[in-house]
Amino acid sequence: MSIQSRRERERAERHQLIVTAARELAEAEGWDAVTTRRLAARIEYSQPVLYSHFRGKEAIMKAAALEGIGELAERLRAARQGEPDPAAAMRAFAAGYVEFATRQPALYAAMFTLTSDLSFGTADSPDTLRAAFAEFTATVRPFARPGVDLETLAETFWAALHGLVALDGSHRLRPGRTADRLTLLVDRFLC
Amino acid sequence: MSIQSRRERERAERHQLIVTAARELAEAEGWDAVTTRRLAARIEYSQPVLYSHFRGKEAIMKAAALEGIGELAERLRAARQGEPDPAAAMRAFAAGYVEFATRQPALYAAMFTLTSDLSFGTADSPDTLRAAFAEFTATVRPFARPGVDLETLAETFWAALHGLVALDGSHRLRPGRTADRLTLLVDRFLC
DNA sequence: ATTCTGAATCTAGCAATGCTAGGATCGGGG
DNA sequence: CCCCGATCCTAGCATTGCTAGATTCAGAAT
Repeated sequence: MSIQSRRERERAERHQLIVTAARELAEAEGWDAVTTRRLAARIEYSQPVLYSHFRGKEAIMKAAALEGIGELAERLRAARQGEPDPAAAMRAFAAGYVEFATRQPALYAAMFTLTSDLSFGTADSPDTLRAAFAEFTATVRPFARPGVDLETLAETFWAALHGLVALDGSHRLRPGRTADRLTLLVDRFLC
Repeated sequence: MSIQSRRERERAERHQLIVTAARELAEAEGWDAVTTRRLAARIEYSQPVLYSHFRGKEAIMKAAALEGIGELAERLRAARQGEPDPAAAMRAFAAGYVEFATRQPALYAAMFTLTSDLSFGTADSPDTLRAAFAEFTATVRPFARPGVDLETLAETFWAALHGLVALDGSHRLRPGRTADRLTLLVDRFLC
């Protein structure tokens, strides 16, 4: 009992160690630099150990992405609940989203541009993803109009934010105007 | 003279052949399937020939992306000019954008999610990119309000469209509601 | 205390990738 | 008819993700 539980605990710790190391390495040098060899060296184990925890590199990225979505949801909830006024809440919400993505671009990429499955608002999603999407619907609800589906509005708002983050992060928009674009976008969803 | 020009012509044809083959292969099986070996086999040349035309695989993708941006610009211009009313033009424009991305997802990915450089509205862009971005500013101009920068508005509109396309294309939004989201988004930029 | 057992871990290797060096080949010019 | 230079291919490199087999080591049983 005791010995087996210790092993399970060590295993869980190493699982987390892998994900954390992958995130750090990706944030420092990009996901291309996260090779299984470098990752194994970083956690001071041999390569095959990774495969006793994850099916492969993609699974590691997916685990990191899921972790990131959980953290994003918490961040968004704090931003939303920090402002009593719905409009102010939405502004804080959007700013929080952009800041999260800007501060951890590699993690954000794993969450929404590199990983292919890992949905968000679909029905068969894990709880973490559902909860994250719920932050969007909650933020957007005060501005829903009759005849418009609430989830459709939330999806659209999310997509618009994601577009800003994605294009800005790949330097496709003029630098230094991120805030302008964000306020412009949010205003469009407020009116 | 004649002989050299023939060689240059053949070279240009092969250049185009490579890009076309890459696009076809990518559209059929994704960019991961576009290996230099398969691509070389497809154009019935050996691998190193690719490197006498392009610096590497990334350069080939970039060439395909640039070609795609040119085609997108033409598509957008047609959609925009096909409708005299500014609002209708914007709707057609947005629908054209989404349709282009949906019909050629791999090409779109090369244009705006995989390739990292290749900007669009920045000052030092090639003419093709500038022209494409100009389609956005032209479409959005009738709805610009005093105090809002026109290019900022265009960038934001583009980003929002891109977000819809990107998330929808990776199955992160509920299927079958693409049109709803699009009209909702465009309405926000019309009012 | 010693041997057995099974899990945990590593070494070594595979096929596939992007890319390159070197030689072969082939056509045009002398 | 021969040479020369551009063109093209064969062969190979290092690196990638991933896996099979051997090895080691901790705990159990005698």
